[in-house]
Order: sequence, then C-alpha cells, then structure tokens
Amino acid sequence: MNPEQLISQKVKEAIVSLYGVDPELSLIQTQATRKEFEGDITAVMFPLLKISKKSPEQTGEDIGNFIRTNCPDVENYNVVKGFLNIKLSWKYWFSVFSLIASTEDFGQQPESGKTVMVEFSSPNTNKPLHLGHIRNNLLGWSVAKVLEANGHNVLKVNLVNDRGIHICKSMIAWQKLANGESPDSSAIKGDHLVGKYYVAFNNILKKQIEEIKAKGVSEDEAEKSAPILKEAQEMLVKWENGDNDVVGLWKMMNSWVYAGFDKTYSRLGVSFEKTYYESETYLLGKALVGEGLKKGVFYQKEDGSVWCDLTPDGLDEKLLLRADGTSVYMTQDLGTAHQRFSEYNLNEHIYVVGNEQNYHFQVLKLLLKKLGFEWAENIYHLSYGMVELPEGKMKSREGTVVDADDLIENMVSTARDTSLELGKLENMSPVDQNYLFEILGLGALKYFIIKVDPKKTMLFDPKESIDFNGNTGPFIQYTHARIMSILRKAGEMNIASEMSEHELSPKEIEIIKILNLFPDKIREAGKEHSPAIIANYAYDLAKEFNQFYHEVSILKEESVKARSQRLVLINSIARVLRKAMGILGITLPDRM
RNA sequence: GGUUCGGUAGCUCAGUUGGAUAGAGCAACAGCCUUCUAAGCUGUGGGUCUUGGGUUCGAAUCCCAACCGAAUCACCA
Repeated sequence: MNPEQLISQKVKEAIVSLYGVDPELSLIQTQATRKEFEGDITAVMFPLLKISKKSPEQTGEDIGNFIRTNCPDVENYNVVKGFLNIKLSWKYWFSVFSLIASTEDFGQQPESGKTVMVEFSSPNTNKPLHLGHIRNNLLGWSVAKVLEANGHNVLKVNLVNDRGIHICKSMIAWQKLANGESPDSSAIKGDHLVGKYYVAFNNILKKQIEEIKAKGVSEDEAEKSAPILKEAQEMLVKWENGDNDVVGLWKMMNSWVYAGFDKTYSRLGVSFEKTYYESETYLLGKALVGEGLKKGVFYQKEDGSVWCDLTPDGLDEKLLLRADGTSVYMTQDLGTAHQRFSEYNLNEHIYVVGNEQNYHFQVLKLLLKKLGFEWAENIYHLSYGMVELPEGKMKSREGTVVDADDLIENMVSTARDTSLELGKLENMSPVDQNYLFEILGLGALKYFIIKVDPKKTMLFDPKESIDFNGNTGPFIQYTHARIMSILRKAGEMNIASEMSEHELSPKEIEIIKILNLFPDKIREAGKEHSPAIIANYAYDLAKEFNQFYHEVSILKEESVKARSQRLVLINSIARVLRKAMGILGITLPDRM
C-alpha cells in the first residue's frame, strides 16, 4: 500500500479508537514530510481538533502514539505544532523498493479500454514548419504518450490544411517566377521551396497595393483590387471546379511540401495513425447544418446564409454557411468531429491547438451540444500558449520566424560542438557519434519546450542557445549515461545486481520515495493533459541520483549486499528515467 | 467594451484536494576532478508571490476589486 494511504487509514483507525468517531475522509490530510523535519509522512491535525477536542499537539501525540503501537511499519513519530510527522521503517521502504524493482513496466497503468483521439500538428501546406509548430508537435506527441501510459488506446491524427486561398498564392507565384524550379532542380527542401514562393507572392502583392494606393485609393480598396490577388481568387475557383491544370499543379506542389514535412516529422520523431486532408473533409458538416435548421437550433437569414444565435450563451452570432452555400471552418469542424466520433466510438477527442483558437473550440463544443450530441462533452481543447521571442510574437512579415529545420540543425550542431569539446567519445564510431549528437540536440530542444506548462506562453531567445546544463534534457541524458556506465562496469566485474534486504540509508529511502511517485505522476499528467509534469518529475529524480552518486560509492562499496542492492536501485532509476523521457519523446543514451 | 488566460528571485520556470521557514536552473561569487563520466556536486548572495480587501487555526493557492500583459470576439483557417 502507498505510504500516504497507509497513514491515512491508520489515522482513521486511531480516531475511531481514541475518540469514538468515524471521521470523514476529507478531514484526514496527509502529505510528504518536508525535508527539514524528521519523518516520511505528515498528517495535519488541525481539521481533527473538533473531534479530539484537544490541542493540536496533544492530538498529534495521541494519534502518533496509537499508530506507533498498532502499525509495525511505523518506526517513530514527532509532533511539531499541529503536524504529526511519521517515520516509516526501512523495511517498509524495502518492500516498496522490491515491488518497484520487480514490476515489469513500472508506471504503466492497466488497460482502460478507452479510445482517445489526439489531433495535432495540423500544418498549412504553403510554408515550412516553425517554432510554434514544434511546440504543437512535441506537445501532441507527448500527450498521446502520456495517455498511452495511462492505459488508453490512442489515435494520433493530423489534419492538413491543403486547400484555400493561401495555397493558391504560392501556386500563382511559382507559375510567374519559378521557371519550373523544383526541389530536385534546386536542392531546396520542398516545404521551403513552396514557402519561398508564398513569400514572393506577398512581396508582389505589397508592391501592387503601394502602386494602387499612390493613386489615392484607400488601403482596403487597394488590397481588394490588387491584380495578383484576383488571380489567386480565380485560381481557387478553378480548383474548386476541378480544373485539370490547377489541380495538377496543386498536387505537385503539395507533394513537395509533404516530402519536406515528412523529413521534419521524422527528425522530430512524430508520426500519425491517420492523416486527414481538408481538401477531402471541407464539405463535411453541411448535412449537420441542415439538421440544425430542421431542429430550429440554427436559422437562415434572407440572403440564405445560416447562423446560430449564441447571444443567450454570452457569445456572438456564428456563421455556419455563407449565402452562396459554401462552408466555413466551423462547418468543417462540426463535420469532422461527428465523423470521428461515429467512426471510432471515441471516449475523448483532444485537439492540440494554440490558445488563439479558444473561442472557436468553445463555440464548436456548444454547437455540438445544441445539436444534441452527448459526446460533445468529450471534446477537449488542449490550448497551449504561444512561443514568443524577446521582441514579442514571431512575425513572418518581419522575418522573425524561427524555422523548425534550422533550429533542429542548430541544436544538433551545438550538441556536436559540446560533445567534441568534452572529448569523451574517442572510441565511438562516427555513426554512433552522429546518432548521439542527434538525440542530444533534440533532447535539449524537446525538454526545453515540454517542461513548461502547456497553457503558458513561453519565451525563446534565439541569441542564447538552449542550455545543456542544469534543468535540461542533456542533464537527464547524462545522468542515464552515468548509471549505464556503472552497470556496464559492474557487468565486467561480474558483480551481481540483486535484492538482499540490506538496511537502506536515508538517501536510498529518499530515492525510493521519488521512484514510488512515478505512477501518481503519470496519472496526474494524464488528468491534466500535461507532459510538463513528467518532465519536472524526471528532473527531480535525476537530481536526486546525482547527489547520491557523489555521496556514496556504488562499485567500491565494501558490503557485498549493499553493493548488489544499490545496483538494483540505480537500475530502477534508469528504467524510470527511460520510461519518463520516452513519454516525452526523448531518447537516453548509454554513454555520452 | 465582452469573454478567456496569465503576473512567483535580475532572467527562464516549478509550486492543484489551502499547510510548517515559497523552490530549481541560468547568470554572479566561493569551493570540489590521481576516485563509479565535472553535461556533475557543495556553498553564498538574491523574494512586498502585481496591489488592496475578504474567507480561517492557516492563503502564492479560494472569493471580490483594481492594475499590468496576452489571446479572441471574421462570410480566414
């Protein structure tokens, strides 16, 4: 039984026996003892005073005394103010340790039988991925892994925005300027090549707007009448009508982008069970709007457009179909949600989308409820904060966007420089070295992003490269490499790694306590949809090991029993670190 | 203006059923490699938890108000 549960139960028994009252569970409050006090678990006396009708100190003494005599696992107790600190015997902690060490996949929760869909990434095909996408991808991926660790069946899906006016913009510019340039002919990664023409389009557009404005036309008017924008709009109409040339060009350029994205995804280590394309789903939802009209949930204006009045809910009126019958973003999302819930019988659907779309998802959920779908409750918008630069938001117009591929390359090359400088890799093959630099660079990047609470805006300063010391990915990777090095040497020296019921030192007990928290942390991370909880936990554990490492010797320990047992302990640490960091998509090396 | 989210050390961040003297990392300073990997460890300095009220044995945490910041309130997605 977990220590807090054990103590709670004993406190309850004590109260029944001492005061003849069966207390409500909420009155029994336990917590880990702060390390400046002696003890493992602390019970708070204040809520119990109404029952005991005694001072906090006396109540603590009464209950502490009862528990010590009635629970063999309790070694001692002390009372400070209203806090009853209970110290458990090392044998108790040994039994906890034995369980951890013998559990196959410690931390993994039993099968829940639930299916959860996680939609993330969701890029546009007109430009390459940037730092914002990296946060999205890493969050989406790690949340999916957190849910798997909680025993759920998880479907990771991507919804690619492959259609619309913005796609036509890069197509137009390519037609005008490219002379047939392709990723092969130019050796430019496909998504970057298409992005280049998207930028080119906007430059032409800007110039045209300036020219028109010079004739005394207002900014708005000038934008609407710019010839190149009209061309793009005409192209969109052609695309929707299935024009062969336009569709052919669209397919070709999108295929370039996908090849580029695939490289970035694979380097980031993310993948999907299914990819949806908006070109295939953008008509979904129209039928639902029809149903809503019939039910009287929606209404039609004179021009034929369809709306939902959300003013009674404190929101605005929401458009669902334009006057010409074409659908909008919301229409499509209604449709895809309906399709997915019917197709997969989902228990939950998580959308990993930036907090700029909070309103959209609030409305989406509300509309689905109004349409009478009970599963609308099971939609969860994992709303994450923007990544900001020291000067503020990233702006493509000002060229302050941090490109995903560049950033990854930078991190890997920093990892290479740092590693070579430290010079510990002499007898490692170049292939292995490159693999190491890759996981270190990406480990640093991933940990940097994931350790921050998803809903907070976070800051990234490109001028200061991401750290490799302190609370970082490489610190945890290094800790793992250290442990593996010891285990390797133990193997070479034929030292057995086994439990031997040798008395545990305070520091060892400290580590066991932290190890024992892992399942709770996994459940908490699942409940909160927050991989950051796992990241911070892994750091605490790694830090604790490093202190242990400096305080005691493992291989040179004289007691054979203690030595073997410590090997089991550090092996358990390594296993938990691998599992925790694996959830975050971070690989731990055996040496570095 | 409405809605939502945020404000904790110089900087980046932890701190969730309300608990004891608010914690890490970075940066600064001082130590520790003939030792299982110094990407490590130890120590020092650094705080009006934005402000003001309230709730109570107890508030960074809950409530109210103010201030500051972000997002959003599109026939874009």
